[in-house]
Formats: sequence, C-alpha cells, structure tokens
Amino acid sequence: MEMDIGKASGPKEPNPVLVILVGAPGSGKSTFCEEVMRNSTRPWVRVCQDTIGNGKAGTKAQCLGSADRALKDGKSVFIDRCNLDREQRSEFVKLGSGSQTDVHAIVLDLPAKLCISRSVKRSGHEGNLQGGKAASVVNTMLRKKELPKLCEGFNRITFCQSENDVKEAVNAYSALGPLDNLPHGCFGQKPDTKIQVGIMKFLKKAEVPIDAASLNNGIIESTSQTRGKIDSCFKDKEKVSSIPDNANLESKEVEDNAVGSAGSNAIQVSLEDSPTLAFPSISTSDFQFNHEKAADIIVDKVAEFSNKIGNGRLVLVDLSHKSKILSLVKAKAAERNIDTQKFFTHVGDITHLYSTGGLRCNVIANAANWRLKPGGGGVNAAIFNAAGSELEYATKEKAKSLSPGNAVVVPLSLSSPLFTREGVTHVIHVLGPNMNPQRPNFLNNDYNKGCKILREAYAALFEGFASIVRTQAEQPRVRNENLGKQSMELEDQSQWSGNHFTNTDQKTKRDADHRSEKSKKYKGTQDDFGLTFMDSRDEKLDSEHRRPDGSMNKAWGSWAQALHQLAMHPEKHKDDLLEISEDIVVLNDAYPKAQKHVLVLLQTRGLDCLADVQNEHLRLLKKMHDVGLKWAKKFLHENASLVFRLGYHSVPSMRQLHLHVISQDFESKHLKNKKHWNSFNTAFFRDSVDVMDEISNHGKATLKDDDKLLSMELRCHRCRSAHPNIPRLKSHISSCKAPFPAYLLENGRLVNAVSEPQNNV
DNA sequence: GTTCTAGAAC
DNA sequence: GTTCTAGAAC
Repeated sequence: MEMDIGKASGPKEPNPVLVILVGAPGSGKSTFCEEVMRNSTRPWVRVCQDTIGNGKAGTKAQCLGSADRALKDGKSVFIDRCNLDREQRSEFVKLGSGSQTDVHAIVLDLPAKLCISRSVKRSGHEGNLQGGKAASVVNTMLRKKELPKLCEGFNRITFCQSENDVKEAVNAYSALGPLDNLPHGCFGQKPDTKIQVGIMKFLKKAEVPIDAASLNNGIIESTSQTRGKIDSCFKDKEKVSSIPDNANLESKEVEDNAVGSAGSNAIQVSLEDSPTLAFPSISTSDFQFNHEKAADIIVDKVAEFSNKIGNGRLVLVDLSHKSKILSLVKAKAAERNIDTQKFFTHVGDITHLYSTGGLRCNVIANAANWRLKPGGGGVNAAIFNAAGSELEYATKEKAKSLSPGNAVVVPLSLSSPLFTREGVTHVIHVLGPNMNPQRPNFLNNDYNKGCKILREAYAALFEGFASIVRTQAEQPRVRNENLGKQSMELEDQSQWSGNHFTNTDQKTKRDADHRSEKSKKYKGTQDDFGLTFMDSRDEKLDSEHRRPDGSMNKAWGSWAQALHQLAMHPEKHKDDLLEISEDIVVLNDAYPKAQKHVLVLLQTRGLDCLADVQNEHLRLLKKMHDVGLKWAKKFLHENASLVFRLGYHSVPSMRQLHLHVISQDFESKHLKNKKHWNSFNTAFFRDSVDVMDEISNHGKATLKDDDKLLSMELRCHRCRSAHPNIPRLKSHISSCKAPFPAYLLENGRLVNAVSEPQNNV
C-alpha cells in the first residue's frame, strides 16, 4: 500500500522543529506543550528550565545541552521557559541554525490579568510562583518583554493573543506529522492601539483614543481575518487600502510613542523595517548549477556584502521546505557565524512574501533570462506575472538584455500589484551561469567559468541592493536640504523607510501619472545604480527630443503649452498680443508680477527654454533682447520712474523660449509666493545680456536651475534685507529706496530712464 | 503657470 | 483666531 511506503520512508528524513515558547508565567506554555505532545505523531522533547535539574530548577546551559541532544536525535523540541527577551532566546535560536531544523516561536501573549490569576491559582506547578508575588513577577516580566521577530532567526512566529488563538496553534502543531512543515512567516498578530494611532495619524484623523493597550511590535499579522480589517479600515478613509505596509507607514510614530513604555520594542520595530532583499538561488534550478558550489558562493557573497548594505537584510527564498539549496546555505551560514539578523532563509513564494508570510521585502531579485522577457517558468514567470505588465515596460526602459553575471535594477511602478500588495519597490533582474545544455550560454560544465560568473551575478545583485539602500538612506537628508529634483524621482520609485511612505502615498496617483515624464526629465543625470547594463534604451529615443549635450528635454504639462500654442498660431490670438514680427511676438504676461511685465516670445519651433539655445541662435537672442529693450523704453517713456530688467528663467514653467521684461517695482497682486519672488530675484533669473555673452563665448547658457534658489529666504532686491514672508517683503519693497546692488548696475542689466535719456524721443 | 486649501506659524 | 505657506490638483 502507498501509505505503508510513505511511512517506511518517513523516518529516514526526520524533520525536527525547534519551538521556542514565549510567554509570561501563567501564559500556558507548559499546557501548550503537553497538549501538543499528547496528540502529536512526531517525537517531541520538552525542555523546561524549571524541572531540568532532576525535577528542580536548572540552568540555561542545561537546557541548551538537552535541546541540542534532542535535535541531533531527530526529535522536535519545545523550549518551555519564558524567553521574553531577545537575548534569552538568541542562544536557543542558534541551536537550529546549523541544520535543516526550522526554528519557530509561539508567543503566548495573553492578557496579564489572566496570567496572574493562573499563576496565583496553581499550587503544584514547577515554576512555583504563588500568592501575591505572582502579580509583581508577571507585571515586571511583561514590562520587559520583547516580542520575537523573524530577523532573530525564526522561520515562523505564531502570535496567540486569546485562548482561541492558543487552541488553533495547539491544533496546528498537534497535526504536524514527522514529515510535515508549517509555512514560514509571522502569523496571528493583530494590530494594536499604537499601530492604529499611526494609521490614524497617517490618515490625518486626529481623534484617536490613545490608550495604553499592550504593546506589540511592528508586524501586522497576515491572516486573512485581520488583513481584511486593516484593509477595510483604509478603504473607509482613503484610497490607500491596497498598501499593506501600514505599520511601516508610521514606524517613526510607533517608535516615538513607544519611548518610555517600552523602548526596546521601538528598536525592534525599526529592525523589522530594514530594507530587505529577497532573492532566489541563482542558477541552481533550471540552469542546473551544482548546489554545493552555489551554496558556498552565496554564503561567501553574503558575508562579503553584509557590511556594505547598511541596515539592509538579505533573505534567500525558496518555495519548498525540502529545498536542498536552502538547507545547504543555512548550514554554511551558521558555520560561518553570519549574523542571522542580516541574512536568513525563508520558505515561501517570493511574490507573496508579505501577504502570506508577513515578511517585508522592499526588493526582490528575479532569476531572469537573458532577453529579460516574461514567461519561461519558475521565479521569472512568477515575478513578471505578479508585477503586472508594468514590470515588462519598466524593464525595457532599463535594458534590452542581460548577459550572465550581470544584474539590472528596475524600480516598480506604484500601481504594480507587487508594490501595492507586497510593498516591493524594486525588482533586480539577475542572470547567472547556465549548466543546462537546453538553455542559452551553456557552459558545458566549466565550473571555473561558472563559479566566476555566479560570483559576479551575486555581486551585481547585492551591489544593486546596496545602491538602493544607500539611496534610501540619503533620501531624508536630500529632502531636508531641499536639493529637490533628483530626490523626487527617487522618491516615487523607492518608498521604503518608514515615514517616507506617508508623503508618497498621498501623491501616488499623481506621481504615477507623471512618472514617464519624470523619468525622461531626469534621464541624463540619474544614477543607474552603477551596474552593468547591456543595452540602454537611450539609442531608441527620438533624437529630436535630445539636447546637444545628450540630456533629455523636459516634459511639459498641458498648462505649460499656452505660450507654445500662441507662438505657433499668433494670428489666432491677435487680441492678446502687443506686437507680431517675423520671429517674435510680444504680449503682456497674463499674471504680471510687476507694474509692467511683458514677454518677448520667440516663434521658432524647437526652442523651448534656455537649455535648448545654442550658438546658432545668438541672432534670435539679440533680436529678442532688442525687442524687449524697445518695449522697456516705451514704458519708460510713459513712466520714467520705472526700472526694467530683461532676462530668462533658468527653468521656465511655460514652453517656448520667452524673455521677461519686467519692471523692478514688483508691485502686483499676482506676486504671491516665494517662488514668484525668487524666480526674478535670484540667480535663477538669467539676465539677457549675460545669456548672450555666454552663448557667444561658450555656445551655451549657464543655467542656475537648483530648486534651492526658488525656496531661498526672501531678500529685498535693493538693500538685500531679509524678510519673513511675502506680505512683509512686499511691504518693504514698496518703500525701499536703496540703490540697486552694484552687480545689477553693471553691464546694462538694468534699464532705466537715466541710462537712455535722449534716445527715445 | 494658477487655484485651492490644510495645516503650520503666529 | 488669523495669516501665510506649501503641496495637490489642474
């Protein structure tokens, strides 16, 4: 009979599991073990510190020894002691790290009241905790408790917060036959009040009762029941229900709130929030690379990179508990004492790590094919499927193909299901060596070459991840310093670290809409994570959208087209124009920022801003300047007290090259904000005379396009005094009679009635 | 580019 | 309470 065959082969591969119970006295640890052992078909040993010394309390060392022997015997082990802090647990976790043993935690996180009353009631219990002492012991322990996290080295953590949860866990472990495994990940934890506060703050709803409920860590449990609750909570409030990472959203809040009551938990929260790369074993599946050799290389490369990835974590993932590569790597990593916080293995589907395993990974690696095409099978097909067509798109933007030993980092779109459901922000495609004659680039068992390529592949993969970690670590700083632009692009691609999420979620849709435009806009300057890319898509780009220096033209929003339309069809807008000549039209600025403010607009197609201007356009610049000057003089004729300045914005908001001719009174109800002021009164404003000089001397204009300029403090353009806000500034400039700075008086940058007294009659 | 408005700053 | 800014939306 088949059943018999199954049983006969069973004992050959015992699959022990080390279960570390975590709970206060009276939480029911011993009862849990007893119930499971009563019903289980697998051999269990319960290691209890209270009885290990011949029925009396023993030492931790005795427990470790006893557990180790039992595991080596192929038995599964319960560690029945409180294990409430991480340090206590760590040595027990290590027992399981060198073998195929799964290490589980069962957290009996029941109400303190219940634990106390049980402790008081019991008389013959091994722990012998009785009477009034019980309450204070339990309370002290619970105050110090640190809930376990996957990064401590656990494969699975089950949280029980009610007696019902305990019952379910007992059933799950009782039913665990000698050959069975339980899924990896975090299970059963409910979001607590603190996290709710975070969510509510995130949703900008202030009325949250802050009550000191029991403190939990940052993992939101991933059973369907509670996930549903969280999701519906989001749905009710805003359209962000699909983002699972709600604990992460406000990790900063959780930390802040936790200070004082349980600082240690706060630290754990941030650990679990670490950037994490989940990667499949490269080349060992379809490419048939030797597992033993691959495992060595993985562990080598992990060790090499573990200190290059900041607080990042690496997780080797495989689908099956029986995975040979997983157990090989796990054993080798333990041998080399690799920090289990930095690197661990996980059994699960790499496309569902958060939703079914509670494991948050912001980056996942794909064992890609050289064409970077979806399909095939295995991880590649799964990831392309899970990510949606957008990954294919985004991948094509980065590279056309990949040669063995290389990797390419692809940011995921915010609308990709992998992002919305799993919190994955980047996929790194990596191609390893192939030992399968049926596949391209067959190495014909040349393991010299093969190992070299596999090393390169992991190096490229981890370096890609390290770049993401570095970029994210820099982000808050970049933002704060207002360095603007570049960080914006990165922001919408890589949301991982806690409170960043908050900002981006709210503009998710918007960013998604403008994403393609943005990537074009910053194409020239963006760091591609320093990896080897096979083919850039750059060659394919329409050359007419490129600048002489190779950078991309900026993308113009619909509202930015008005001047362009006007320049293309001036006859349609005759009523709005002051002048139409051969290459130029002149018009009043629709929102003048001063008493007199006109635009000299070039009609030439293809010149949208200063960056487009080259030597050959000098004639046109001069013409624009002359026309501008003519209008300035005309206005001076009407009002000799005015002073004019002619110039361009380094980065205009409206398409089609236009020269501002603006009186220096800045007396206008349309001048409303810092940007308005600074765009005319910092280096962002490029004087026409200087632009013409630069074009004739260097063939291009110097752009002062740093966003910092537009958010600079407000200073009077005459006396340079600083002012706290626009109204105060405007009030000052309305009466400031100081002479203009010397710089503006030079080289004809300012145009006034005195400088041209007689010519205009 | 502007308008609108939440919420920060006062 | 009012003023002002900055970010979203267009």
